[in-house]
This record gives sequence, structure tokens and C-alpha cells, in this order.
Amino acid sequence: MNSEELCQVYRCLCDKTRLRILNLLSDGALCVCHLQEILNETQVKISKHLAYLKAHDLVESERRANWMIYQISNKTNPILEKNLKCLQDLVSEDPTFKNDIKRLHSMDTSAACCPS
Amino acid sequence: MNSEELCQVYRCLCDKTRLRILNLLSDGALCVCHLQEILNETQVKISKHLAYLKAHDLVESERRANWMIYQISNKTNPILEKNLKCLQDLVSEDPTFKNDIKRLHSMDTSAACCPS
DNA sequence: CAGGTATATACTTTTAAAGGAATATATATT
DNA sequence: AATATATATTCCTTTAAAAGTATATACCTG
Repeated sequence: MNSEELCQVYRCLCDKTRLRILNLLSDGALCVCHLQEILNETQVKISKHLAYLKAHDLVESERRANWMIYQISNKTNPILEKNLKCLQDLVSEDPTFKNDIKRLHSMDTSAACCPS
Repeated sequence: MNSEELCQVYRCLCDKTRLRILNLLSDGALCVCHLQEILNETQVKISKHLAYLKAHDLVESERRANWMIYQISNKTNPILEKNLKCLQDLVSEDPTFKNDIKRLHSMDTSAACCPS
């Protein structure tokens, strides 16, 4: 990793919606519609932020029938990993992150799009 | 620290010039003219990035005669601290960071603006 | 293949911030 | 007071990216 790539990771991290997405994906893979529901944001907005994260290798996606399942990238990235850990530490402090996780855990995971 | 503040830290970190400045300041306090010399950038550019970092509490400044001495903020900020540590780990890998530190260490520190 | 659902892309407007040129401010020196 | 040095600020132009609207694509079901 060089300084340019490092900057790019921070550019990915400096948007609240993307941080919320990464926080949720840290808990496990999710489809777009579930992210959309938990964050209560439009489909376009979620989709575009996911595209941005994917374009810079922070997440990867996989199609399952109609749904696209997103997860944190498997490429090792120490900077990302450390900052995701920081995020986790903040969950108990920050109302938005905390509430997102709460909604995630109370969500019905029996839908076809849910990772088994 | 909440999610908004977290985003703001990342916004501070997502510019290469600011990362270079933070990398150098991690080694100790520096005046503007020395940063300018090491980074080989214009005075305005350095000055504006320092103002940005200061506005968001990542650095603090102190006047010494004609010079302004900047240093990493004393306010505890776990996110910043962890990422500055990441930066240090990258110094050996990244040519820009490495060279900046090299130039810093080879610099004449007998000038009036240099912290004693 | 027609229709529905989930997701992505294209186009547009708006906003934050980067960088340069010129100027202002603060301090020191004479 | 006049001048020099170091730094900050203002004004301007340009660029990246955020967000919305509309449309396209991919897959499934009948």
C-alpha cells in the first residue's frame, strides 16, 4: 500500500452513509434491499455508495438470483481492518451506528436474499 | 466521538499533502517554512492545509517570534492516534513518506524557528 | 416472451474543497 | 516609522463527489 492508495481508503471512509454500510457489513454479508431498509435511504443512494466502495476494493459483491449480496472485501487491507475495528468500538457510543445494528439484528433473515 | 466527528477525521486524512504533514509532525513540532521546504510545496498550500487540520483539531499551533510552530494536537483522539500509527508503519513502504522523513532528519535544526 | 422485482447506470444540479494569485497581518530589525 | 520575513486570508477557477430523477439491465415467474 502506498500513500495514494491510503488516501483513497480514507476517501471511502469519509462519508457517513458509507461508514454506516461498512459498520453493518462488518457484522456479515447483506443485500442492497436490506441495507436500504436499515439505513432508510433510497435505492440509488445505497447502490451508488456500494459501487464506490466496490470500485476501491473495500467490498465485494456476488449475485444471488435477483439480489446482490455485498460483503467486506477478502483482500487483506490492514488500514481498513484497523478502522473497521475502530468503528466497532464506536458502535456503543454513536446513536446512528448503534441503532443500525439494532435494526439489523431485529431483521427477518428468512428472506431469499439472506445469506444462509 | 460520534459518527459525524469520525467522518471529519477521515476527511482530514484523505488528502496526500495533509498525510505528509501529519507524518512529519508525528516526528515532532515544525514551523510552516520547514514543512514547505520538505514537501516542496507553496506557502499558501501548506498554510491552508494546516488551517484545515487546525480547524478540525488535529493539530495545534503556537507562535514563536515570526514563526508558527505546528504540532499534533494534544487532545486525545484514539482514531487519529491509531491512524498516525498506521502511517508510521507505511513510512518504510511508501517512497514519498520515506523521503519526507529523510529530508526532515537531514535538515538543519539550528534555525531560530526550530523547537529547542 | 410478458411482467415483476432488485439493482445499476446516465444525466443533471449542487456542494466541498483544492490550488493559484494577490493581498493582508504579525513580528522583528534598523 | 520604514522595511523585511513568515504566515494567513481573500478571491477566483476548477474538480470530485453527493444526491435526485429517470432509465436501463439482470434475473425470475408465469
